[in-house]
Amino acid sequence: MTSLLKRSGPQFFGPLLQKLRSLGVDSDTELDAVLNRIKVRAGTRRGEDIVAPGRSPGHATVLMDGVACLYGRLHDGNRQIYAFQYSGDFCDLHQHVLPETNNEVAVAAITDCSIGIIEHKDLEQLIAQYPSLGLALWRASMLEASIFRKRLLNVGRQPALQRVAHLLCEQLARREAVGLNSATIPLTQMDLADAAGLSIVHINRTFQELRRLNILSKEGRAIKVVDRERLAGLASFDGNYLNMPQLLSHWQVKIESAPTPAEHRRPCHPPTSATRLCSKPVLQEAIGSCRQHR
Amino acid sequence: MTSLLKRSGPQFFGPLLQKLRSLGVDSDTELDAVLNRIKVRAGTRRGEDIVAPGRSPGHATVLMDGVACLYGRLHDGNRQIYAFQYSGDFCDLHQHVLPETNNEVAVAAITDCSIGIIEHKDLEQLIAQYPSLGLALWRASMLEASIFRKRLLNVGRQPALQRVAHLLCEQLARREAVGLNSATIPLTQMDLADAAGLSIVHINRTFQELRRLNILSKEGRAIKVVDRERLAGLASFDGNYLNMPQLLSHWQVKIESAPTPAEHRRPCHPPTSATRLCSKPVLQEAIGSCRQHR
DNA sequence: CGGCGGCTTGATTCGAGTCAAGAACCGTGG
DNA sequence: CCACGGTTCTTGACTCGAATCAAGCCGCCG
Repeated sequence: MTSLLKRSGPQFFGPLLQKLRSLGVDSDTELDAVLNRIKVRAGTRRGEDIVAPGRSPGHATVLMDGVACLYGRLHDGNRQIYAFQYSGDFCDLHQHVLPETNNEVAVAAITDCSIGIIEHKDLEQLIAQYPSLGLALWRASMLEASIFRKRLLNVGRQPALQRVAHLLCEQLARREAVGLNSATIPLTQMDLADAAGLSIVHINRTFQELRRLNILSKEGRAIKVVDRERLAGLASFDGNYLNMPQLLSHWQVKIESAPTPAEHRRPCHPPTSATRLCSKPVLQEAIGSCRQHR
Repeated sequence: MTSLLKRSGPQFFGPLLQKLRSLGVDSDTELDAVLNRIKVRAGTRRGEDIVAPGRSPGHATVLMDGVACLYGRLHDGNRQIYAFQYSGDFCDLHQHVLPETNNEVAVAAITDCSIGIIEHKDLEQLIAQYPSLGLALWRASMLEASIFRKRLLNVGRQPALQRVAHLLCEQLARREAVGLNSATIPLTQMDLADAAGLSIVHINRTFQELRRLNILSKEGRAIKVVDRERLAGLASFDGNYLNMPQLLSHWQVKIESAPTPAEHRRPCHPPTSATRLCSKPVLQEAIGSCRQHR
């Protein structure tokens, strides 16, 4: 079997290669070994499930092209999108590591998708043979987890406008990382609603606001970002959590008005109004931890 | 070095051992090797940070006793708790796997805590030597991730009452899993608020409702669950995502009124009112995917 | 042309947040 | 043993963001 690496250019395997490399798999031997185990599966079209909820079918799934989303449902059918996935992403590592647990998760195609699969036993074998591959996949999982956390922070604590703005920023950044530089994001307002934990109607109104602010394009139904700067500013977007060493420079902290001089303030700042709200004013804790050291 | 496994009974290492075993580390050799690398660190008292936000200090942290929480902050200081942690849990695996990325995450002690640490290089060495340990830790991360997802689903899509109920159920189940069988949960209303993405005031009112329903104890400030059944019912709690094979039987799906006959309904159900809301009615997609297969 | 999916709008309701006090409780120290 | 000070919990009044309900519209695809 000749080197797939050399043979079939970036067309199909490109994104996966890039992803694996960015996760720390650098030897061509390993990359080639992985590619050799990947089988192409029939594509999935927009709207269909790539990974159905329920038991794992014995293989891991890789998104080779297109956009997908990882989602779960409430008992009433209500959907929550946990994260979007792009070319090169593994769709269902959870099922590989904890096969029993995550029956309540599924992956749906948001655009038509190309899918690759790799048998779980092949994967295990590969990991056994190349420990660094195991680490890379662990990293991939962690990266996804850090997306979950970020989303949780935003859904739990941000108003609609910044929540949506952040979501859009994240998508722009991640698309860029896989070479999609168009300012247009191929999501429907419903997708956004399900990801942001908002109703469609309210997403729509939020969009109107974003358009009014000249951040989103005013014409056409597509979601087209015309002012990334302001968008990132609005969302206080810091792409650091996405762990993309590459072309990330300009996605760094762009606070508009907010303070936050150093990263996260440390305890013992100049105490101010010490009212008891949630845990909002860090001051609280700051003061607290100063005093509590007894 | 004699076997710590044999020597220092369950007092200190017990929870960690139990955790590792539940993650699939079964050989005593491996367990012993791990324990031998763990150093005891000064405890942390209620309110202090166990893991400060920012760069990793070169070691991984294990919670040996007490309750902690993994949290992040918005720029305005607003806190979101991502997950609670119990004895035996690793606090900061993220920093081990993706050291650069997750500066925006920290761990705080919710009760006084006992802490163990293990140098990153020791950990790497151990993983290299015992691949199954690497897998176990990967599993641990995934488990945490599945907690994030569940929380995201609830925060994004559930009203306060069930959100809080679910949160409480999760804590009960997880405490049980580490041998804490008391019906009392040592959290403050503020902690709950930060975890549920609600304001303290509203948490308080939700509590009043839960008490009125005779689900929470009426007297005393502590959060004491007097009717787990109803609580779980209210929350439609299914502990499956926690991956606890043990005493989990009674935490299974306990739907009160809701339908959901089989797990997650499959496509092609009897179509009903096909209005376009979010993606609420699964019917939508059901119908969709039936039709879209062209 | 018809029909459906996705986008818009307006009216209305309601859950949850904010503000502002006050009460209960707990650990501490006299 | 009690008084003090600070968290934590409660309550009430009021506001506001977001959901819901209900149409209507637009553009695409068969």
